[in-house]
Amino acid sequence: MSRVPLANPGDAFQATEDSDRRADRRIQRTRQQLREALLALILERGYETLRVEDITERANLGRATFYLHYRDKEALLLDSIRQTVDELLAQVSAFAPPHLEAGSEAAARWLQRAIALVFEHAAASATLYRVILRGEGTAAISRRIHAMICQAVLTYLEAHRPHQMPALPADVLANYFAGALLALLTWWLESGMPYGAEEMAAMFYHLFYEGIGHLTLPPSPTDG
Amino acid sequence: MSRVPLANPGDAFQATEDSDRRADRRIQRTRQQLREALLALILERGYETLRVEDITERANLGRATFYLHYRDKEALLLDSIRQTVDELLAQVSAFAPPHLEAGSEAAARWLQRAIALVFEHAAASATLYRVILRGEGTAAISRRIHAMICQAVLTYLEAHRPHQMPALPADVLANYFAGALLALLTWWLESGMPYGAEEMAAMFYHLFYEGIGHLTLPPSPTDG
DNA sequence: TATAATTATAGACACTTCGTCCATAATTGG
DNA sequence: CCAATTATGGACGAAGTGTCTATAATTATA
Repeated sequence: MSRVPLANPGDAFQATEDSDRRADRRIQRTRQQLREALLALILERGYETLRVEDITERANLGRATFYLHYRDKEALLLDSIRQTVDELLAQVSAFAPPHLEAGSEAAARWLQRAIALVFEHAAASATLYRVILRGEGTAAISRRIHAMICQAVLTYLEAHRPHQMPALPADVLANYFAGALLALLTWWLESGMPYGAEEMAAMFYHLFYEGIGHLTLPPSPTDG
Repeated sequence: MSRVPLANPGDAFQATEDSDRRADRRIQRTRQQLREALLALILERGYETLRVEDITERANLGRATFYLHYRDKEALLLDSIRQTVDELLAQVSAFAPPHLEAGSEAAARWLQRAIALVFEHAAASATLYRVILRGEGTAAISRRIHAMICQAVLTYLEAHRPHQMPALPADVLANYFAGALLALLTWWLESGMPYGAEEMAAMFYHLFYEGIGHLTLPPSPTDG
């Protein structure tokens, strides 16, 4: 009996240290085939009714092989997600500015660019994003993504706006932001990305910063 | 063999015509016990790992009895949801104004009141709302709720703003609105409703109409 | 290339949950 | 009180899960 370490022993979204040290090509091939099969099947038939055998069949693998790598299909899904999320986090946090004046033009431009990064990354990994945002798999997954965005907003607020928030709790703002962003992202992917990532970021940014008040008031010719 | 009609034969959220004709008290008692048991257990242990026997056990019923009323636990959940959703829809649509001037003050006040209604209704059925908004059960459920809100927004827009929307597709606006609203609703319920329903509606309405631009720009003393 | 180690595989296994069926008991509306 | 309906516990096969074993195939490396 050889010992193949399971991919997700503990919690989700934990970086696995041995992910680079896996020398054997069979392992990498097998796991990637499983991941691809899972994502494809989820988009085709949904997550819930998928059997382990469906996945291994699509991946051209024996069913027993599955359990050499993952405890169950949820572990496989979490592994797939972790990969992509780690990627995005690295990309965005590498984009963090050393110091920006609170509420400055530069900060605003940076924020809009950061949002565009999210849309761009989603486009690049559209399949996985659709799976996540559809809420397939454990309900906890999309909740965790939402929480991550909230946390990012709260951190941003603390860094860029130290003091009073007039009659608007930070939690409310963070959840509003995260909910709206994820909803736009979801719609965008599900409807075939009919606009560019930059466009989407601009629309979201505009809605978030300006609202729609001046759009609905009829005697307001100040907007194009 | 007696024939007890299943509660959700077809799609979800369909009004069951026989719901009033059910004379037998045993049926009403049984179904309500099942619904209550399900919701309580979901909040305690989550939906996915729940067995039918767990539900009937909590409801003090035999397992076979369950299948006299519902096909599976999803049908039971959908039935619970349908009840509450029907209630809300009736409440909100009864609140629809016969005619309002587009972009008028009256229309704005009506909209804010309609949003408050949603928060109030969520508070009254907090348990069920938490279950729905957590995304427990089929992923399709929360997606459908989101879609319902989007549709309502689109209908509202069509009625109240017939022509051009400058550089902002209606779909984008509707999804932004629905996502943000559901996120706020979720946070509000999960954190123990720390503000009043009217307050929440006001905050949401303000964010949606005014955005936060004037909150973050430092040299802007025009807001309190 | 040869070899030892590792991984993939098929099949069998016990186990759990599901949904159905039956005979019988209990409750209901009339 | 009675006929009709519903609830119950038990048994059943079907389906899926996760584990295990013996064997085959592949890999890394000497």
